Amino acid sequence: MLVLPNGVRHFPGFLDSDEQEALLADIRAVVTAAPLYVPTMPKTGKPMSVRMTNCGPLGWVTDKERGYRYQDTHPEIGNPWPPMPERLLALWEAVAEYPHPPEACLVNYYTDTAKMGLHQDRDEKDFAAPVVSVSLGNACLFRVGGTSRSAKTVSFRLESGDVVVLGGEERLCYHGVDRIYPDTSPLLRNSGRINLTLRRVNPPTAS
DNA sequence: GAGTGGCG
DNA sequence: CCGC
Repeated sequence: MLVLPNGVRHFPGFLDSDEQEALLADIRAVVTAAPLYVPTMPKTGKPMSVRMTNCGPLGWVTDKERGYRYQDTHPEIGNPWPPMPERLLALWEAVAEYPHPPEACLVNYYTDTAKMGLHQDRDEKDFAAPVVSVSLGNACLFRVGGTSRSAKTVSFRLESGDVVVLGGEERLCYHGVDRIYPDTSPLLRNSGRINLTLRRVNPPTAS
């Protein structure tokens, strides 16, 4: 495990190729049940370059009219999100250092030209839980800054099977994807990248 | 309550 | 690629 200058934890090669294939099979089943859709920006309706879906009890969605939010159904087909695959719950348990399961797994599909601007994950009510990110398929150039937009950023390459954890002081760090490196992983037949983002949305209820 | 885009 |  590597700790970057800004404190973000990076686990290179956390998943071996068999584990990546097994996880990809789980995600293919998720996408069959809950198709990828084109998210749009609040107010402007401008489409984002990534395609999205979710699994787990809650999913992160955005559209022109209602903006960024979590909801328990797919915005286009209206069905509940498919369940969180067991191996993602196990991955969370292995790296999150947090005693409650994630409620949402956002599936982002990047074509080789897709990007994600610098942003914070701040639509959750529980910032005590970390954000856990899993990379599959082509490599990307990932940028992480501090908790203000103007803080200096560091960039590094994420490969298929890598896991990144934003937790503790780094939970609200700005981050984004500047570039996909085409033809750098055979996992998706060299076509694009999948990022899985596991998040806790609500604080655990006392029980 | 806007915003994870876009440009030099 | 990174700062604005």
